[in-house]
Amino acid sequence: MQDFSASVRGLLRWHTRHGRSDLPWRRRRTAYRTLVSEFMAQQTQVGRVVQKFNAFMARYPTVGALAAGPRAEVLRAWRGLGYNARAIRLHAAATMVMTLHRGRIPRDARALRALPGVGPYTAAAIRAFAYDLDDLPVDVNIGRVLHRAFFGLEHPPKASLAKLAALGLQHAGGGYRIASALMDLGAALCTARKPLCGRCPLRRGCAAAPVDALELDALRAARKRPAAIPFKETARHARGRIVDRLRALAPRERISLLDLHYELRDELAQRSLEQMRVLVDALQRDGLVLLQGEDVSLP
DNA sequence: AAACCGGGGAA
DNA sequence: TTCCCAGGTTT
Repeated sequence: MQDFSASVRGLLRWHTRHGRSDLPWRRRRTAYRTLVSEFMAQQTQVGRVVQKFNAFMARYPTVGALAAGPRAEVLRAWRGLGYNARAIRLHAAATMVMTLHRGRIPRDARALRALPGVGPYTAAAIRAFAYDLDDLPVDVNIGRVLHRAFFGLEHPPKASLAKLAALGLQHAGGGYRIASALMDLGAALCTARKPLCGRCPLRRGCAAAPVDALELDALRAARKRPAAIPFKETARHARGRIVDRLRALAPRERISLLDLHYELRDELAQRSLEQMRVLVDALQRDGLVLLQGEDVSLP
């Protein structure tokens, strides 16, 4: 794409009509709300985050309230979102904001990156969305849009995320609006499977348009994929089931490893008690469970 | 660079 | 069933 800046005008026009302006963290935009929404949305589809977000904000309205909340309760509030380590990191980040930054979520990229769970994407997202700085958070959507526009179909990728961010920013200017617009475009039109190039404001000059869905499928199928073992048999699934059982405990209540193993026998795919203990040990190292003697609880 | 970290919804 | 998703951390 040679003339991205000319297309940006059309992109913004499209965004005014079709953007997701109803998202709760866009309706009322604060740094804290941005922080929480970004943690929740890491590898999780936005539509499923919305309800969880509202409940979470009602319970933890400020970064101070979140920092003050017991970790086990934050883990409970995280139920249904998956990637439980994110809840631990969010809580730790809130604590760090209170102790190191007087309760103010930093604008500085380095300070943001120093928070647990904040990488290049989330730091840029907070800077762009919360502070309207000229930074581009390249998520899977924006990465796909820019890659297609400048390089063509994304399989195999021809540019790094950092390079795509630089290309997008070179012509963009204005953090919040351009990032939201590119993101929404990736979610609504420039989708992974069936792009709707006919409606796309960037189609003129796009290196990929019009995308042939069959060609896209063929390219994806050509990718090597790891051997498919049933998800129910993965350690990931078992870990999730263990943490979820512990969520059902009352505060400070514990359950013995023996009872836990018995109750979860159908969810653990024939794992022995000793194999389950290995999983619990790993969960403890990750800060997701607390093992005291033979009794387990949330940390 | 590759592996690991969950779960739900859509195709 | 498989694919996909507002990524980050560890090895």
